[in-house]
Amino acid sequence: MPDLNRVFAALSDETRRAIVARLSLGETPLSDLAEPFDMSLTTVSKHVRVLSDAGLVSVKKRGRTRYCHLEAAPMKDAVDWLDHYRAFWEGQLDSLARYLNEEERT
Amino acid sequence: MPDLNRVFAALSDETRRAIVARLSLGETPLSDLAEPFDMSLTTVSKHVRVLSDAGLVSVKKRGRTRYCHLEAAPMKDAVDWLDHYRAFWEGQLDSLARYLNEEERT
DNA sequence: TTGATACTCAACTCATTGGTTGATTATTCG
DNA sequence: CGAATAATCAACCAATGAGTTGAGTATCAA
Repeated sequence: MPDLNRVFAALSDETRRAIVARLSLGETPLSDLAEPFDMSLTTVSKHVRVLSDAGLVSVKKRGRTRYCHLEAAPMKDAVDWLDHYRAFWEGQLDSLARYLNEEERT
Repeated sequence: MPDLNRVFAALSDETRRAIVARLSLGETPLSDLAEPFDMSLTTVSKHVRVLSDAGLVSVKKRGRTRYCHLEAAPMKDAVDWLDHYRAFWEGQLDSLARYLNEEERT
């Protein structure tokens, strides 16, 4: 249950979403990941830890380098949750509900 | 600033996801929303504000009652973002990428 | 008008988050 | 060996988040 919390929280930061996007291009050393950002390696390392705590990233050490991998599976859980409301944002159910509510009120 | 940050952050809390679920059943007064939770009305009101700042909930006052509505549209943006990684969690691309990376290394 | 209901606002905790720096540990390279 | 590279750890800071209480406002109902 708090898994979803961590996944959504992990994705609620621009930097972390950029990291995910970058990792979708393939395995990346932490230092390469950090390079485009205007922040310290330590900070990027913390962001990666947040992602890895959420299960979105895995890290393997080879030599002195930590290689980061995207593990997108937990995103499926997020989409599964969101999909319950798909009908609402697609515009049918909410207008129906509103119609019913209006009727009820009059 | 970016809406996605607020949407993901809003959904990263169990209480707020429960509020969204409840609102999918229809318009609900704030006090009814608060009732099932073991927390003060003020706190629930704050959660609703977080949701409404993210565009996920709208509130209309009629008399002394605030009626809350689900506005799921912003969830579409979240799903659209997540969908970029669908291929990864569906298991094709990541294994391909791993294979290519392994090849490259040898 | 008086009192209950449905809230909001302000002020305050306490924990977490995003960021820093400085020191330390591994590892590779010359 | 010694120096550079990759990364972590520890300590700290400022801002935010989730929660509280107490007081105030608006509305309805008797």
